[in-house]
Amino acid sequence: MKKQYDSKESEKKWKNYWEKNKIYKFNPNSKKPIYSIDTPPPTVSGKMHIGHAFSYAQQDFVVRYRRMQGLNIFYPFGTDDNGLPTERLIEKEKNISAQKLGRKEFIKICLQTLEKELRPKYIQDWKSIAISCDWDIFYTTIDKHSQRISQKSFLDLYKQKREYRKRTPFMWCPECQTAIAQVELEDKEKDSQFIYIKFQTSLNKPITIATTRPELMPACVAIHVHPDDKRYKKFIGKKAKIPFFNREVEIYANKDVDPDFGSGAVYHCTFGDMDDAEWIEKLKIKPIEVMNKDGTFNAKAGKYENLNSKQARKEIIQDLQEKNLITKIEPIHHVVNTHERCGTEIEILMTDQWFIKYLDLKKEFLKQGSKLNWYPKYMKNRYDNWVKGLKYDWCISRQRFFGIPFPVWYCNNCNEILLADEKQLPVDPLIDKPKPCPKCKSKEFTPEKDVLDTWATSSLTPQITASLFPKLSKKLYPSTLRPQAHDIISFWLFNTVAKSYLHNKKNPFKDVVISGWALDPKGKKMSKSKGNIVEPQEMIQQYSADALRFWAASSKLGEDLSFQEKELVAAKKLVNKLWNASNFSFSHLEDYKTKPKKLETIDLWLLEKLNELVKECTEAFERYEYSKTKIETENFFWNTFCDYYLEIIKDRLYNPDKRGKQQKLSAQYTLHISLLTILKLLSPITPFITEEIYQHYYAKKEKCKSIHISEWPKFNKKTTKTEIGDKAIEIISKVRKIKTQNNLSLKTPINLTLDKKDEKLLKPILEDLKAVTNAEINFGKFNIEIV
RNA sequence: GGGCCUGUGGUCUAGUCUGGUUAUGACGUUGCCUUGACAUGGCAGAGGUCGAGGGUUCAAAUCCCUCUGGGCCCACCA
Repeated sequence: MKKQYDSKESEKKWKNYWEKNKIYKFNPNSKKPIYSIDTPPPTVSGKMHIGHAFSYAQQDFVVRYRRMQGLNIFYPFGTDDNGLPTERLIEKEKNISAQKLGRKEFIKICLQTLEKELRPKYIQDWKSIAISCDWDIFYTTIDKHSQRISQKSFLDLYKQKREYRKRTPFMWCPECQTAIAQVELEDKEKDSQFIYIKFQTSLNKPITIATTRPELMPACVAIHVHPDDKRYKKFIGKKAKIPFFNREVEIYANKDVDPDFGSGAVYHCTFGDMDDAEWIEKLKIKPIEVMNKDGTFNAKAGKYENLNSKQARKEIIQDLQEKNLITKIEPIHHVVNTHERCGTEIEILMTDQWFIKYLDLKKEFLKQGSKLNWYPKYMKNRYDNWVKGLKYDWCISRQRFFGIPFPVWYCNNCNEILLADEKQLPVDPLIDKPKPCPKCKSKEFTPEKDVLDTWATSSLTPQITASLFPKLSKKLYPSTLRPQAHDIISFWLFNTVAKSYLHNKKNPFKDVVISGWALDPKGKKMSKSKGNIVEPQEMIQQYSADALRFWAASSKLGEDLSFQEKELVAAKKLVNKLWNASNFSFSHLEDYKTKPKKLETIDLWLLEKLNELVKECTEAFERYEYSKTKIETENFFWNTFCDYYLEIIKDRLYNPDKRGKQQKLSAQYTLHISLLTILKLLSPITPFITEEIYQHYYAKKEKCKSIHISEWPKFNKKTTKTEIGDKAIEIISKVRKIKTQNNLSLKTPINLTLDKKDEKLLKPILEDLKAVTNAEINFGKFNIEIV
């Protein structure tokens, strides 16, 4: 072994070795029980960020443990690279506009850029932190296979009458120019103005409304007041005149109105929010649609045509002020709904969209959620919370280019919805053709241009991966494990459970392991704008991938972890310590062959401690609590093993003539076993250094190609308490203290008097004690005398 | 407004579910030790009202209640 461990060289070497020797290969023919992982497909975004490194490392810990338990691991890898996020990334990277380029050309560029530039580079980052996927089982959410599964899902749900297309007011992002779903909303606090506006009425008395969106005046269709509001009772049923627009609207009684908010009178526009849409439907009012898809106003807005909301608001306030129609302007701090991808305030537009009907299934979804094994348990609350708060059916159509197309055409003659044949999939309705209309036999049709919401596909990952092995699909689906971070419980987890229920009436996975977030050193969220981003690639350069993983292992399951560079420093030191301790051990194990007839007392004690450690680590891993394994093993290795045990056995190892050959053999045996065990316990967390050391010595002995497919240490369920080692440590510690207090080297010889009452207990380890403390030992009253 | 998590020496943290001798470890800090794996080391020291208050108990960091700081998710009045 080299004197120094070179992590860069070593990590590269073993990464290649694992790939070449297919260490992580899934074996479809094996009879071993399968452990399958529904790996999160990361959204292709240029570079892996520290949050990825954090959560993928954590799932890899538990997978590596299961692999060593002898399970047949099905650990695929996918990338999520269709839909809005990818479009936005490629528009930015290539400095192009999807709208300007047109669909065909844009899709071509997306596919090419993904294939040749983004994806291959991106995946390397995951390989560099030793994610032990079977990289041969690879999918992307835009590939033909995923398209087929996703379109098949659409057809199935349509046939179940779970999908419908409807022209309806729905949430719309004017920046991305597409409809979005409830889950894509993000709250943003904003300072704005609350404008009080006077409306003339048929009562010849004015009524004052309050609004944050005066620019929607041209779309005002009604005014609402509470039926019991004394101020306004008289107005009910009367008409109000809209300033600038020669129109009158009715004043309605509406129990939804809060008399204490604003002026107590609401002006009702098309559409300020989703409630406006509800009122319109309820009262059968004719909407006035004033907004274009890009968020600007159309001709119905009169002089405000072509302006966007912000510009129109400024102008209309000015105009109203000139006419003296504004009675008050209040500053207001309120919450607006924005699109989580771009931060743009959403609008409500009347458009044709596809929906999955599922609000009627809330109860069933809650039941499905409670059937999952949640780690940690409390994360289920977030799921329940989300399901209970669902208000709208799932809008799955997006008015974008790069995504999975709907397998749908519309008959030009009779408007019938024409579905693709399942055998035809995947189809692109813009290129492929349907069979003649079954109703009217027409061959004229219009293709659906919209694409599916990216979550409509990524919610099928268990089915996508399981169907790659058709013969095994029943064993692979449901998956054993769904690992993911808590921020996408409402997105990915819920959608997957929902789809799996809709299709198969069962859960898509059994265990759910939720990881937290990587935060900056102060515990704040990392973001580019704050400039507190930590680049995992740089940390790997500086400290090694093992060190980065070691840091990731310090988080308790489900909890956020602030990034601490000192953890990486500590990890690097641990790696170094492992190297040196192994170096020392192997130099004394060259002539080691078999177990001795009898083990020394202190060796028995260490092995018992080791047994306890294995028990604890195994039980912790069974509960997915990798951090406990990390802490316990690190402490045992550094403290018990290195600081005490190695010092105790040195004399036996170096001086067999004096101490006896059997005594040396006992130490060798214990050393052999305990180091191997430590390496194995740590191997899921730091796979590179443990492999490097294993290959130096143990691989041949165990006739195993890699520590990562070697057997996880077994333990005796019965642990027997032996106090002898703890007593030894106590004595050694006292001796060291005296020597240190006297500024002496620990080698300094002493006369040690031990308590008479301990004589019987300590007799078996007397020689070891003598050697490690460099003492002459007597019994009497405890005393340390420097010679 | 609803739900959930969280507050331990200067910093990060174990322990909390299953209450029990001087509260774990790391970083930092102080002093010493160049000892035959390792100075990226070893040994020892200083440093803690376990967020605050109340309760249960022989006994509380741990269980219960109230308050308070931090965080996350959800809802929201135009």
